Amino acid sequence: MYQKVSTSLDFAQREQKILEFWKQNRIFEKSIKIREGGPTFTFYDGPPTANGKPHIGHILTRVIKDIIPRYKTMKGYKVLRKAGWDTHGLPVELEVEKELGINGKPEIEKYGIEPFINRCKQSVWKYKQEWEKMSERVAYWADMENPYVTYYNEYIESVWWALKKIWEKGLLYKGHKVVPYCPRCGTSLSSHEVAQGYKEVKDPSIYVKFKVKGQDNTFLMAWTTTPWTLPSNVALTVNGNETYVKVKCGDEIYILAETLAPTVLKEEYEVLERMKGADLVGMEYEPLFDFVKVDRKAYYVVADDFVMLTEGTGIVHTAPAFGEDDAKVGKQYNLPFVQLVDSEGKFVDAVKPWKGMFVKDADPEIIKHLEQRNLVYAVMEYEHSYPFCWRCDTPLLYYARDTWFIKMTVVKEQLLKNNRQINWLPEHIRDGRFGNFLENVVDWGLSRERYWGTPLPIWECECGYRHVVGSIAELKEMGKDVPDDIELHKPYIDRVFLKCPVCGNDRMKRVPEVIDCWFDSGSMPFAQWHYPFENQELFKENFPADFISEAIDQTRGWFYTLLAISTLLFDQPAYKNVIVLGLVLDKDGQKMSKHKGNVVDPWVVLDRQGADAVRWYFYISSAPWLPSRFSEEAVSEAQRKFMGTLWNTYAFFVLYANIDQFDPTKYALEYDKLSVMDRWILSRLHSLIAVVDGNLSNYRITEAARAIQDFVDDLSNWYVRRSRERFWQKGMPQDKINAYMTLYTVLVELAKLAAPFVPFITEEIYCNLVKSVRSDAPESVHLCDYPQSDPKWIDKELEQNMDMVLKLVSLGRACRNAANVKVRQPLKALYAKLGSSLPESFIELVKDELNVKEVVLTDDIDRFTVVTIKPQLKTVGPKYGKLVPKISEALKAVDGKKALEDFENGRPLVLTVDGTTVELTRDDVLIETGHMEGLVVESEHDITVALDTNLTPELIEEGFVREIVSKVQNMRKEAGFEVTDRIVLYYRDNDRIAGIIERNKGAIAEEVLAQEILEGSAEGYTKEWNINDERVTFTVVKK
RNA sequence: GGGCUCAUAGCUCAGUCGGUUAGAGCGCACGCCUGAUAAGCGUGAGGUCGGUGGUUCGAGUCCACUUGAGCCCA
Repeated sequence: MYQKVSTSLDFAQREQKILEFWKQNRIFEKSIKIREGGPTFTFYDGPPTANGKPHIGHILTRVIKDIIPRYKTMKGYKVLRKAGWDTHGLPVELEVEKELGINGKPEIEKYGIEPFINRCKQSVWKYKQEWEKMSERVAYWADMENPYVTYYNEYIESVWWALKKIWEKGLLYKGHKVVPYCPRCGTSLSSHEVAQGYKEVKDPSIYVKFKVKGQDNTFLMAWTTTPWTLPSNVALTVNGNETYVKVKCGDEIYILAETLAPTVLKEEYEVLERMKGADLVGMEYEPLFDFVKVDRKAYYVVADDFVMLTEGTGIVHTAPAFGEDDAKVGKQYNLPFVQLVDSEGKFVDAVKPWKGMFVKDADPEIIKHLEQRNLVYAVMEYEHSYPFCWRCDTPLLYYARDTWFIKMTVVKEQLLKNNRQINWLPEHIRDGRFGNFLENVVDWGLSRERYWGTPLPIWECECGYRHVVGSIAELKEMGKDVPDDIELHKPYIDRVFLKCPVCGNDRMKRVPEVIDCWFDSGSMPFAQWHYPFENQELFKENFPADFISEAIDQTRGWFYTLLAISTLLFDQPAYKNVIVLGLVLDKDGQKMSKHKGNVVDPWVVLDRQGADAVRWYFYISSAPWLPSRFSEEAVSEAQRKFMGTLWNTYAFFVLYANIDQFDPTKYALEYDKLSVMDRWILSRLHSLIAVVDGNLSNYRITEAARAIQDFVDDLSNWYVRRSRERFWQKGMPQDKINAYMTLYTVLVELAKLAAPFVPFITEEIYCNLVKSVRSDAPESVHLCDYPQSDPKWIDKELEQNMDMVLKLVSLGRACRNAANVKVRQPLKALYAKLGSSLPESFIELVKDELNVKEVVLTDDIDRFTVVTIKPQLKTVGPKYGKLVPKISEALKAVDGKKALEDFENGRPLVLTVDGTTVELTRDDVLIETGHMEGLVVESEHDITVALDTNLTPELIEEGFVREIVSKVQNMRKEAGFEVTDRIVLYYRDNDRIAGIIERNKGAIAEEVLAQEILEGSAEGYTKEWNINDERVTFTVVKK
């Protein structure tokens, strides 16, 4: 029949076999194939970079990504899942530089670009296997055999197509961008690199006096920590909303922010005038230097909100070539662009006194020079953190470089509009972090002065004409001698010269830059299919994505670039639903990092607890967008709690089904024949299916997982526990069939329901329970249809009644605990007040579970309770407002039982509180019952139970019988007998026990499968017991 | 410095529309059960719901401020 099920909790080992099964039978491929013709559900896989090892956070990403497509597949959708690799970019170059032991652009050029990019190409795959192994192990199902790779020609060609489209819309332009720049390495640095190199340093900071034109002895006071940018000054910026003052200080008059004047000015001063920053705008001043002649209006006051009054003077020296804020204001006011520093960080010739000098070294000279001209108010040291090149320790310069931009500012409204169509989980990202980012969108600095990336397909002619190439065909058409197998990378592509369609010159040259690799990954919706050159239908069918998911750090990364590019090209979002994942922290809530040594190796848990356990942990622990604290213990707990329980239940079924050779195909579930327990668990099952399905379809994974876990707990610890005896009945009566069929049905449906969450354990359960008896069933649980909730099976009233049973049982146990009477001792009666009725069949359950002879439902609570009356705040609150606390107080003095009687007879309760007459009806009060003396009473909300603990000789004897049976059963187990073995039982050394056994021989013999029960002893398993203070010796002998 | 998020039992987390006694799991203590057994169940102790102020008859829940933590950006 079924394969024997080991009760061992070594799931990891069993998972290996399932992996093998999937691989050999190509289950993943089949899961897509069988949905051919079904509706399309599109998932985009954000490409990981394969030149770093996967860590535990990536497992979270993978398991969240995996569950939704699995679910949708079982719901009948065709879900293509192309894996991808992000392969371009600076990190790859840096990795190769490290391998080669070289440093910086000049050394790369010396090494040779061609061999260099070849090394890059290899380096990208360094951890590919590691990634594939991890993905496979956690059952991340994606097409890894035909992944998209961002460095392949086809991919790049699609990216070129996109860039050309953007160019044709007039949205691609060349401008300046202020970037952190290392003058020694000759390269700009990414923000990530900059963040690595901050150091606390002391820089000179000076208050500089800018002489106001046409006003004697009047100066605008500005503050700067980079004196070397002063020669490039073109304006001063104030905050238009702040208050500024003109003050007299000695012989001179200064203008600065009012609140900062006391800190800046050392001497006494007199305020001459007060004005808003806005009033200063347009005021002209004399430039500090005359190294350049500007071609536009300059040297006047402008205003912008970035100016803050936390330090300095409220007047900011502005040099558009050397600061992002400066550049922004420069653009806004059309200020001239003065750049007096060359690419090595040295002053250009025009700056005669300091030409050729490294700018930072020139700082003291500049200060001295200005001091001599009496243009410095004060010099100080300023301690701050300043970025240095992480490679060579040179201070970085914020420095404007030629950069190609995409005019994102032009499409801002579309971005916002498209963003509103996206369902963000959690919701706040949409208007919060992401929405804010879009509100402040800036043009996309697209170009990188590097080597390993998609080449920017712009060719320039000496005549000034620029051409953007959008395909390989176009390249071949316009270029001469383009090799047939041209690789779209530096340096090959730079050898291609185009013929200029304007002037006929055939030396059009490509610009040297490559593009931001984020543009690559944002292009994946079409580039993964080599659209529009191939797969036009496929693309249209799979755009936009229904679902994507990545970690929160992708807000400005992939989430943005996908939306940006799809907005530019198609004016719609690239994805409809997105789950934003939180960070995975260590168990103390610390970020995992190499130097802290707290990085969890995914393989430790995958090998020990297994993939299902890790998956379940991530689903159940908390909402995926909250940062989660990961620890091995937490995974073990998830494993024990959920998988252990499910597995035990399944093992229980198989154990008995095998004994009985139970074949579910020979029977049917017939509702009319089922017991209350069966109907209940089936109702619970169908309610559960509705909850899980509803939650998953709304991407509420945690809620769905928690519902499943609760169900499994109910199944094991109530349904199975209560039903155990039904499986031990002789033969195959209807009640046993019902029990088998019910548990079988529940387990099979549960396996399907949980399959997207824990694909291994559910596969194993499914295969053993279904495939072994039905040869025509789908060969894998993952090829099944997702269960559907059938309202026919749902009986809410039944579920409520069972909830009541569970509450009564829990209260009854509490009573027993309080009275210190164990469950094996039968008791006479339990009195219960429910406030509602409970059908007899449910009462039977309570009786049996609590081992009491009768359960008496009674509203006649007088017998064992006191009644207190409290106000129903919902109704009394609005009516009497502030009087409520006093009404509560007054009600304490009311005789509850009498009030109840009055309510019965339709009389309201009338009180006088603070001189006001308060009239309360039955609906205005809550009636609670308190303890009574004599019986053991427990209550919870409006349910009260009282347990009668008085014992009669009959009850005591019955308790002894149960004890004896229990001890003998224990001995059978300890002696290693099979469940079905027959025995002979011997007893000796206790007359009282002997009497009890003699009087109850039949019942005991039946329970413990004894052929005979004899006084005395024999060769066999013998043990002495203390039963309720009676010493007795038993021997069991197998027959 | 700006933006966003979070803060509830020793730990990990629920907490619906503002409503009466704020829940669960783990851990701890005590007990129970035992033909699922290297499991399972129950009970108990454990809470200033980060703090202050406000709105309200009533605030864990709404508002303002504040403290701390995390993330993103500068």
